[in-house]
Amino acid sequence: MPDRAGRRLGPGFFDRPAEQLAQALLGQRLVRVMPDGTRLAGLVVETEAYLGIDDPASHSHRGRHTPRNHSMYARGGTAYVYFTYGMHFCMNVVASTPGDPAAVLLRALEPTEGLSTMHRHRAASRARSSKQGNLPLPTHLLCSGPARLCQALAIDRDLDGIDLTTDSTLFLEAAPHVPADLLRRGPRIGIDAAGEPARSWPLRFWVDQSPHVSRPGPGRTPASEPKPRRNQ
DNA sequence: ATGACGATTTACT
DNA sequence: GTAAATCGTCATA
Repeated sequence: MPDRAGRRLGPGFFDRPAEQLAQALLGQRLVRVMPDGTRLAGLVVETEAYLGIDDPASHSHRGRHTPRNHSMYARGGTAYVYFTYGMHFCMNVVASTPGDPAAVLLRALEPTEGLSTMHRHRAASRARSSKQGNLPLPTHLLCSGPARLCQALAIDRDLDGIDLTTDSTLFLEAAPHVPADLLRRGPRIGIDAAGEPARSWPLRFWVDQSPHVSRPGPGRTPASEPKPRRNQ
């Protein structure tokens, strides 16, 4: 048995509609290799599909094509990293074929490798905008959000447009499938301004009961703290 | 040149 | 639950 390095996901994996890719990415391993060789990795536990031209919530709605979202138009397997709220980065995996600006937002990871470095990265980021940046952070808050995981893995705009199928610093590896009965889907987060019906499209996907998702599933009670019930 | 706005996170009431 | 932080980007002029 060789080592921990898994099989890299190739171009064929990404060449499909964003809605399918978002589900297929659950359970796969995102790997970040730092300049000093440190390997950071986590399993994808939450994604969102952005459908492109016909999706009011997408940066490429109605064919919008600007310097910022240029990489959405590249081929499947390209990274689309953008800057928002004056302080955060978010990472997408481009789906489909060249010219079709569909993408999948990575919303949360279960960290598996390089946790101490991730803690350092998160603490450094928090220290800038918060006075409590040096307080210890529970593991389930390391990568449980699109901007948090970018902080933890040191993903910024320098990585925008890279080819995840060939790059040596940021890529995806195949990992064991998530059991089908743990797959969940529901409306996307933070896109209310897109209005109906897009606001309600069930294009968010996550692994049920994972403590690393950015938010618990709608209408579902977290296993860690069941709601009090009479007669039980 | 200007103004409005975030695919968020964090702290606080 | 609400609100602040913080600035690149884009549409408008």
